[in-house]
Amino acid sequence: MPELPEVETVRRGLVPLLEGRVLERVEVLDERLVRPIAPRDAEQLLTGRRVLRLDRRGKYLLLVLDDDLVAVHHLRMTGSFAGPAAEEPRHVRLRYFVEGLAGPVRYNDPRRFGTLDIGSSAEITAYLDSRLGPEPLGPDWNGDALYERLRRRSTSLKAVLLDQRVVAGLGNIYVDEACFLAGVRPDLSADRVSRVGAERLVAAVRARLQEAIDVGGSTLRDYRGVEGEVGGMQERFVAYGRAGRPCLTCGNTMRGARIAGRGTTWCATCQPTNRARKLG
DNA sequence: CGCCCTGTTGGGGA
DNA sequence: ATCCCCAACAGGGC
Repeated sequence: MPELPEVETVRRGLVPLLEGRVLERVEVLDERLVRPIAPRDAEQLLTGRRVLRLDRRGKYLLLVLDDDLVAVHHLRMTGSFAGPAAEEPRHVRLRYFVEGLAGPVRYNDPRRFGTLDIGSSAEITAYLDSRLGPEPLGPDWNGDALYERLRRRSTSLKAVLLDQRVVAGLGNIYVDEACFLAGVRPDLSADRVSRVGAERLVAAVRARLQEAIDVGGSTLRDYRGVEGEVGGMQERFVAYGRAGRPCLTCGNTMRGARIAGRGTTWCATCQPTNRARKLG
């Protein structure tokens, strides 16, 4: 379930478990998890290394290890971590046996879309920089930056916001949420979003991501945090998953359609154009 | 019970 | 540049 706020929630949950500690043993249970390295080689590479710190870049989770080594997890659709105190998940793909902990930290992933890349800090930096644009909550991203990107694209606004090279960390949920908050239709051609619209979108993305981080992310279905906790964001969605239900602002029925290949929800009344939205 | 559809992501091919 | 399909599994509707 990991978009940026969920990955950030996982990162924070892992800090007390991993940061500063030595990986005494690592078990890779899924042959295809670590790419393009053989599972046994990955285990050997990681064993005995100390976790200096946990970082996040977009939706990627970084274990910065000693000896200039970085392990990068991407949770894709269904990856999650379970701490020693959490119940044993049904689809454990990797176990970190960590110095001083009662049990292993387990990586779980039913669909097996998640990935783990291991490399030097220079290799990982190059890998991430080639795929990711600025951090949405960082200083490098603003209305002008987004506007300049949008005006050169003929596809939908939604497709552009989902492009990780434009801004790193947005997924299907928060794009719909931000478009609703900004009052801009997600199916609008990107090059028709105004400068003001771009400004509003940046503010909406920031507000929505920060709110989700503050309440511990959204936990869809039976996903839980590292210690089994439930995030509070799922009950705060104003657009995502609300197709066919009344708009929380105006009461009209929310539209649902397939945009950029993804299920998309918006309110035709509150998101009519890229112009300022009337407040209710 | 089976079949069909959907899905929080990203990569590759057309 | 853009779009479609795929990876592999769970859950819901019929």
